[in-house]
Amino acid sequence: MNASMTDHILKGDRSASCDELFKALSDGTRRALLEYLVREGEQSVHALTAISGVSQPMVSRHLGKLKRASLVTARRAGRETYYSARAKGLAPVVQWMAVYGALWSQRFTALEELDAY
Amino acid sequence: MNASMTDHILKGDRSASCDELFKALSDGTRRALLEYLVREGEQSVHALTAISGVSQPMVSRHLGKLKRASLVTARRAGRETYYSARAKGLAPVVQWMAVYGALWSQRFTALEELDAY
DNA sequence: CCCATCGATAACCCGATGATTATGAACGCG
DNA sequence: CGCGTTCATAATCATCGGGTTATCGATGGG
Repeated sequence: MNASMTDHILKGDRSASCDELFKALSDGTRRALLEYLVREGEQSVHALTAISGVSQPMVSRHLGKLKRASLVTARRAGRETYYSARAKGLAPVVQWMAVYGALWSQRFTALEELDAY
Repeated sequence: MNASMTDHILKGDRSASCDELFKALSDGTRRALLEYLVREGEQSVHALTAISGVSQPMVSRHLGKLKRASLVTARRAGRETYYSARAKGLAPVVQWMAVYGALWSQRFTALEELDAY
């Protein structure tokens, strides 16, 4: 695609991270995993596999994508890997929504405080 | 995927619309088109093709997906079709962010006012 | 030490999707 | 009417992405 189109507002790697984030969030299974991590806290791959309805390798791959999108972090403990949701991961998307949502309607102004990220 | 996993919080077609929305937003070209519509207002397919960097049929198809995701509306005027960004289209995604962002950190609480949608 | 468990990777299948070119349908204008 | 413009659709292709099974490395427990 034409880069000159987006360079006006979304500068540099901001759009890249948005791309990765939106892609990561665009899959239902991945969102479900993320939602579970948010609600229940740190979980092992094994536990996530048990509730995900897909195979363990698939869970690992989904977690890998979430991790590359900075939406989760991994902690190794023995032979288990514990994943947890990363709070600040959504920030670029929230900012994107703030920018375009704000131009759309004025109900997003509260989000602008997220500049600190 | 296993439906029982998401039924706790995201009920019914809410997750379906989130899926369509996130998928629609997960493509850079589509986001760029949407951003342009938000910034510049109603535009014809011709005008959007000129700035998109992809072929006209591709622009039509992207706009079709954005439309099915309720992110744009189309207005026919003679042989031209004018597309514009649809304000409330982002609402389900914003709500999703509000729910999980709220669980994540407390900085999102202001978003809960969006229940009106 | 052996074996079971856990998680990541590989090989593979197949449907979805982004992109193209070609075509067709509707409309405005001279 | 006839022609160019505008947009949507069809046919096609290549790639991406989600899913599986099989496998392998690492780790802990008996």
